[in-house]
Amino acid sequence: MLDREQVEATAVDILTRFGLADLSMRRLARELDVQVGALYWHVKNKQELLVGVATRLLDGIAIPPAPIDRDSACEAVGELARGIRASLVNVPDSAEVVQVAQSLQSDALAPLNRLRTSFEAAGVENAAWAQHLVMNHVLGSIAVAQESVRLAAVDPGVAGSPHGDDAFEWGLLVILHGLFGPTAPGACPHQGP
Amino acid sequence: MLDREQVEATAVDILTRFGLADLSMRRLARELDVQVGALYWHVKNKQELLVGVATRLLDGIAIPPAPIDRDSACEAVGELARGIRASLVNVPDSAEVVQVAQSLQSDALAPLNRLRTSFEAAGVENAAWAQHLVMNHVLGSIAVAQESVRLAAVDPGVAGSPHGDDAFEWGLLVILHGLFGPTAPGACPHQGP
DNA sequence: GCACAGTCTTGAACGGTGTTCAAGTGGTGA
DNA sequence: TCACCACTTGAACACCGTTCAAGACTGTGC
Repeated sequence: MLDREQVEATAVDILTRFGLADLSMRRLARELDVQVGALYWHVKNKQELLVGVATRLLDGIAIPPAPIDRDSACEAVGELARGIRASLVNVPDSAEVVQVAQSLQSDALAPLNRLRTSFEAAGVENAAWAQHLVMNHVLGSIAVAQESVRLAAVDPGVAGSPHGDDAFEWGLLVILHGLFGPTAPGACPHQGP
Repeated sequence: MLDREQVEATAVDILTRFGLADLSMRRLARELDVQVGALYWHVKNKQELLVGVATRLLDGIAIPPAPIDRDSACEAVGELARGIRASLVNVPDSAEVVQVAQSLQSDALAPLNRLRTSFEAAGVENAAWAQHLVMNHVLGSIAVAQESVRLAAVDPGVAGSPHGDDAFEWGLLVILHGLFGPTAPGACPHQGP
């Protein structure tokens, strides 16, 4: 008998092996030896299924201990960001899936909330904004890395960056530096017009 | 007679008024009083059309003068980022469209390249990474802002942020600070494991 | 043992999508 | 007038997400 567990697990499997374009309800049904309609007994629609997929992708992340000061918060944020990235970078189109899930049900993805609470614990004034700032970098850089992989697969002539790992880490440090580094009253950032 | 100019212009119009979900080849053909097949004489496929749409969306941006030092480069980057955002924020799903165009043909979008050359002029060691860092923030925060608008349209009970303008500006300053601010040898950012 | 209720599954359909292509139209130069 | 070229049509192909009446299967109460 079918079961939501199986449906979501198989969806994760298809996504991991073939990417989002191949994750159709029909393909999923075929993989489960079942008719399409059967899926809709266990899942309201495809969007809800993707929320489940995103949740599973982010499931195994080590949640760092609750930070107690600015410094440990900075470390927790970095660790979380690296963990989220590590869980997603090898799954094609995972960034899109997580983005959809995040926008559809922003509270379903635990590690993302932990990111926000870490900022709050550090006394960052705009924790929600900081959460999105970091997540946009994590998801954006994954998308960029995976796109270059796709291009390299089509035309092996162009030498894409190995994993985009360095670009991610560099950007993460820039953001952390901007967030937690010393305030510099005379530095460039002027208020916009 | 039909013409690529018209096709792209009408596509921009549909996107602006109704969003990406309504921008189908059939809908576009209907709007132009033409059969679907006719579109494919002027446009190779939908992806190529979207590149054209993205190019048009980013067409009117004021390109700041070429920076000569670190400080003017920082200002140029900020101005570019604000200009790109301003061109896109009122067009639904424009972030997705630009992301597709960027990944499909990364040299077609002039303002994005100018972002990179500004970093190069400033002596930033990883100009391409910096370009993506800023673009991920610009596009990401637009997507977040538009998603909250969509939610507010469905359920007016939740009070979304007015425009997401503040969140964008705040994040931009954080990034610029991280990029151009004074290096702080003792600050948090540790190298990852 | 039997009928009923609930839990699934089927099979088919609906209206949509991007894309292709032989055939047809219309105008222009020879 | 005829051939050529630029362009358009109309129909089809193979997909997509979603719905739903009709069956199948399972367990419960009588």
